[in-house]
Amino acid sequence: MARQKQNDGAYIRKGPWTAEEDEVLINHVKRNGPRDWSSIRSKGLLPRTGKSCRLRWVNKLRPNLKTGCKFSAEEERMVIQLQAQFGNKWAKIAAYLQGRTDNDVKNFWSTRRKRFERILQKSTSSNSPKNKGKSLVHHEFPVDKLGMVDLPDLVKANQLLNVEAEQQPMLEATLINMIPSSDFPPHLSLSQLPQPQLDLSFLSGCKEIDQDPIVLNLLDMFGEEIPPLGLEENAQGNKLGELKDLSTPDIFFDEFPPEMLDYLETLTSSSEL
DNA sequence: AATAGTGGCAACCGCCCCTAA
DNA sequence: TTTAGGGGCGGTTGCCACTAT
Repeated sequence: MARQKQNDGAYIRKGPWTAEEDEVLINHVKRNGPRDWSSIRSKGLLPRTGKSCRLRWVNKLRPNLKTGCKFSAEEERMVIQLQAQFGNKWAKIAAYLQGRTDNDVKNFWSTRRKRFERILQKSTSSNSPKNKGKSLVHHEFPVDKLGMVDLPDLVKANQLLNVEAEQQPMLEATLINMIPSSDFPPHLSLSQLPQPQLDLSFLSGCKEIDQDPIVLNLLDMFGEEIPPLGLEENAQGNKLGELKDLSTPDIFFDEFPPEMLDYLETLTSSSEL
């Protein structure tokens, strides 16, 4: 167990919480409500910082938490939709999901993101040696004379990555949905950018996969535009039409349904054989 | 059976905002 | 008006368990 001496000479305890500590914390909340976190240490109840106490309460001890319960498909879909709407505002997203904390949502998203990046890495590095180590995520996207991103060229750019033919449609879909904001010219306003939407119509002409039950199911579920939640902010929390925050390229797989992720993984892993 | 890869999770860190003095 | 402290929040890290090779 890590202990750290503070300037005032008192020790701060870090690391996993014990049942005894939890009990002290619960008693504090019973008496005072979920506030005055820093007083827990100043009164000598626990050698923990106020922040640590608050975090423990919010993430583990608070009533009605769905601790140890995996995200349902419905919850996954909600997170994806809300993340597309709010960006990485985990606390805000968690407020829509009963029994889930911002940490839960953040961890779920982080796992999903890692998985997505691994799939993309596989899909690009499994082909020609010249593409080894190239990632779709960091690819340079074509921009026209006015500095606008050229979407048809964007899709064509995918071909430079020498992806297997049967993977092209899926990867084109991901490409359009994962354009890093840092690749856009700074003067570009949001209204000029392609809005992240899951358009699966291209699948209908693809003979390799248009009979696939998973794809048919996807078309059924996501063929129509996902209804807005009645909020007017975009993924970066800006009002529509305002300049986009270019510092956080986080929207590259917005609205990418879990089923699609599963399906992509099967494609990339089968291409490795 | 051993090892590497991955997912899931808990907890800390650092930044920012708010508020009271 | 300024400033310090508390709290909220997003990012990150590290650990453990499980699974595939």
